[in-house]
Formats: sequence, structure tokens, C-alpha cells
Amino acid sequence: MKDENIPVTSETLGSYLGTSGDSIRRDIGCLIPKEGKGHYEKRPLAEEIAQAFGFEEPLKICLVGLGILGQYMLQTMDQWDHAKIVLLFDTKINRLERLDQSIPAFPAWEIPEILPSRGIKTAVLATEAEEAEKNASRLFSGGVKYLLNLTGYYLRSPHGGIRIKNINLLSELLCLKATLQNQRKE
Amino acid sequence: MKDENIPVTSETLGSYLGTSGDSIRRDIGCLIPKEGKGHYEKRPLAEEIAQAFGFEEPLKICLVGLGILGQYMLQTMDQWDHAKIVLLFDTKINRLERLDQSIPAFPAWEIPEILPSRGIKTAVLATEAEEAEKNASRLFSGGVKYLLNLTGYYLRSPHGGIRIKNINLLSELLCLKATLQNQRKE
DNA sequence: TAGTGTGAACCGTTTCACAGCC
DNA sequence: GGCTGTGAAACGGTTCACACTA
Repeated sequence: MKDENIPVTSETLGSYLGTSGDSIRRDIGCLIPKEGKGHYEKRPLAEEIAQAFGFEEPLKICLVGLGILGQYMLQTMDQWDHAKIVLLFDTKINRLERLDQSIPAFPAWEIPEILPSRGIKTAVLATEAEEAEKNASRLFSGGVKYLLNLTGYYLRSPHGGIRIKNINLLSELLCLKATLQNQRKE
Repeated sequence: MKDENIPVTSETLGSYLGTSGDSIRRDIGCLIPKEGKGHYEKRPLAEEIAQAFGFEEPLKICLVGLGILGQYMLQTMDQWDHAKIVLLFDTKINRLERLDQSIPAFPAWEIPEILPSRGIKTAVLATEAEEAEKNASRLFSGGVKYLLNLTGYYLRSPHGGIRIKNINLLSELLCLKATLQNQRKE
């Protein structure tokens, strides 16, 4: 890879992220111990940000739920450097058997037994909505600290040390419609 | 269905949504023309909210991209009352042929030709990231006003009349890790 | 008395404005 | 001159406090 110390402006970065140059500068100012006063350069900046957030080595992730959505996560993350799925669970054993994966896979009720020894902090929950609550608490008691919940069932964090991101793909559509419809009211 | 004029408190509603009763009351106050001063009741309240947002009849949705993620959307929305997928597109013709669907399906390059006559305002984009930009502009010129973009490629709205919700399932994981890591720094 | 509706205070974020630096 | 870094103002959303009502 060639030397990528090419300059980037905060404004350009902002445009990639859908925000302003002002905000970018503020955020970078918080993250990076401010010594360099010069202009931003692509590679060193990226490295400093990655370091500030702890992105140097890939995240090890546990995936629960091997339905169609779980398979999608498995597939797309395969081509991704920043995180790797290293452990699989599902409630349906036949799904696990059908799998020709190099990634170890177990029935979901074995989470409490298997997870703790692996030191995995991050999980993706992609089961049916009905199984969300139960599997989430299994994960938390197994040591998971960050949960990406794709089930559509809204989960609340049991305490401050655990972060949950709830994503409900269906309701996003209604939100979109609602916001646009509402802004017309003016 | 039995009569559901049962009372609900703002606090209870808030707990379902991960917010406070105060906020719920504020929001309801904005949405509903405030005449009833009494306590909230489940069904009438739900109906008034649905009406305020225009949720009475199901959203008609167009789905672009029939990969694994698109198939997931197709599958889950099938069991959902609030929105229905009524039109499909994909760039790969063999995917379209393999489909035994009652929903009409066309190659993506025919969007500009087919979409306008259908009066569809809402679309889900679930193609490869590389095809996001091109298909999005096809959709917009075909009359789409709300776009749920699941490709992972960040799209910006061409103007105020169009709303885009970008969801990047992969990067959500990094965000989660970053926020938790950061709050430790205190 | 429990719960709503709403001004007023509060707080985190974004934008503005501008001084300093390359 | 263009860009960064950062106080100060502006903004939007949340919380507080409390009068009002069923």
C-alpha cells in the first residue's frame, strides 16, 4: 500500500459522514491529545482514531441466531477486517448441524456454559423476537458487554456497564414516513 | 378483539420505549390536538397516534436487492401489518427468475421506467454497497421520498423533500465498542 | 391522590466567530 | 488564503416543578 499521508480537510471528512467540519474538528480535538497543529493527513489520523477507540485488533464477536439475518451477518462480516465472528449459537439444533463452518457452533442453552471461558465482550443477537430476552440475559451473564440487538424486540440495559444497540429494521420504515409526513405540517 | 379502553400511564409507555414519562407526555402533547384532559387509554391513544403519523393504511414499499438481506426483509415484512412490499428489483436477472413470488419483480435498470406509475413513496435498498448510489438515484427520480438504506454505503439526501435512513449493521458494532471503551476513560 | 399538561431550568451538541498557523 | 482549534452563542431535547383535573 502506498504512502497515504495525503491531506484531508475536516470539511471533506464531514461530508463523508453527513456532518459539518466544525463537528469533526471538535470530535478529533476530544479524541486526540492535541499536539499536532498542522493539517490532517489521512493515514496518521486514521491510526490515531483507531487507537483512541481501540480498533487496532479486530473485535471478537459471538453471534446468536442463525436464521436468514444471522447468516447475512456471518456472510458480510467474513469480508471485514474490523470484527470477526468466532462463536455461534442457535436454538435450533438442525440449523447447527446443517452448518459447514469452521466457526464453533452450539445450542443456545449452552451459552452460560461455553461463553465465559472465551472472553468475548461483544455479541450480535439475531434470533426471533420471542427469544431475545432470554438469550440476552444468557449473554450478559456470560460476560457480554456490548450487544447489537437485531431482533426487533426492544431490550433495555440491565445496568450501566452494558451497552445495547437496538435496531428494528421494520419500524425504521414507519419512523421515516412519520418524520417526513410531520415536517409537511408546517 | 375485546374492548381495549384500558388505562395506560405515560410512565409505563416510557418504560416500553426506553424513555421517561415526561417525554412521552410532551410528545403526545405535540401530536394530539389536546382536548381530552383525562388519563390515557390504550386503544384510542394508539389510534390517534396512528392517525397523526398516517399509519392507518399499510405503507406500500419497493425493495431493491434480493440478496440474503433483501430476502430477510421480504420474509419478515410478510408477517407485518404496517407495511407491504409490493414491488421488487434486483440487478441480477437470475435471482429474479429463481423467485416464486406473487410480487412483481424487475431488473433494477427498469426502475425509472416502472416505478413512477406505481405511486410508491417508500423504498428499501438492500443491494451491494457498490450499487447503492446508482439505485438510490433511480429510486428518487422514480418518485421515492423515504429510503431505508441497508447497504452500508452512506447516502446523503439530494434535497429536503427526501429522507434517508442509513443503517450500517457492521459499523454499529464498532460504535458500541467505542462508546463503552470511551466512558471507561473517566 | 395519582396522573396529565406545561412553563422554566438544564444540559449536551451544533453552529458561529475568530484568533493562530502553515 | 485556507485550515485548524476553541471560546461563546444558539439550539433542541430532556428533566424539573407544579398547577390542574378526573
